[in-house]
Amino acid sequence: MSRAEQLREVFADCGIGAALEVVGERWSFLILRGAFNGLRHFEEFQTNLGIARNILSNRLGRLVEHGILQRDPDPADRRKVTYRLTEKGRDLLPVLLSLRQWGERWISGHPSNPVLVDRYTRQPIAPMTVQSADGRPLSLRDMEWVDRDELDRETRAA
Amino acid sequence: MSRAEQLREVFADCGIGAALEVVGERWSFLILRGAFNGLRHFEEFQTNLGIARNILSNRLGRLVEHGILQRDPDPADRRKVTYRLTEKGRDLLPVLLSLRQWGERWISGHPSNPVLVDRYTRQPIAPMTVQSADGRPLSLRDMEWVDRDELDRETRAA
DNA sequence: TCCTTTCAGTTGCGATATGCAACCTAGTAG
DNA sequence: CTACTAGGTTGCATATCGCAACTGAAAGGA
Repeated sequence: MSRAEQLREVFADCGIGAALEVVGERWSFLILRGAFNGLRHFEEFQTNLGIARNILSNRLGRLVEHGILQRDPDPADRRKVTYRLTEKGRDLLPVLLSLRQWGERWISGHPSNPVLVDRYTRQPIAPMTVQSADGRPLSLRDMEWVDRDELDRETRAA
Repeated sequence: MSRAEQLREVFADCGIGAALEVVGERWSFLILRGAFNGLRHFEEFQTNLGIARNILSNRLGRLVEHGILQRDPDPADRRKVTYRLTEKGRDLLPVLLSLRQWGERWISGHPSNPVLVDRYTRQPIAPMTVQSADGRPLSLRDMEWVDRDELDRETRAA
């Protein structure tokens, strides 16, 4: 197996690697953040993020290719194009929020604006945490990495 | 406030941008994944990830600079250097897991190996979800972005 | 002691990716 | 008909990346 093939294997077999192939480029997360916050048009992304136009064009194209955004021409004004999140894109919210909360806690040091709240109670959402199958919060001390086949064997043994 | 003004406000200050400055480069997440899985030494990272040595050197240095990894010479073998996660680094686990679960669901299509389990129940951890302050799972329909000052005003009014 | 191997990098160089400004085309507004 | 807008594309300079080769200090073995 060539080195390039090995490398591809690393990316392919790990969910993180697979995800990063699609959303791991420099501006992708910021574009997605924009989309979650209501940006829809090319010029909106460009002026709000300050990203170069060719890069923005490329990134939007990639995100559309990968089914994270969908691209629709505006029937009312045929110059305009609307980019909106698909379900696959919306499902990245936990990633964005985890990253945001970490940045708030460890880098910027204060909560960002705007705040994401429960629409009905008006309470800000909870911090993202790792939980057990039955919903208890877990810290790293409570967890362990186990080989999948090993775990299968344990399960069958029990 | 106009829509354009709202949007500008949205991006003035956000934890995601801050976080990406530190961990947004190409290999950073995969190096952290390795660290969470027990990789500790330069050669381990290099052979396991297939990353170029100069890039690895640069990324490790950056992560150490930002206090995400700590670098300790091994007293028993003075050639060796140990890299381990700090608390700041360990606190990135929700980000890594969200990303991994998304990649498993939408890209690779199957769970990655190894699996992170509750040490005592041997159950795999739950999917990362966005929850309300009192622990109910929330979907995007149940949430709303609110300006912080606006929310303060609401709260005082109530 | 001398020779070999290991570990953690660094260096040189070509290939990619990124950023900037200018330009382009279709469509809209007056 | 002219001006302007939305959404790009093109050319070119710079920055980052990936690979292979090299370095230097520290074991390990005969």
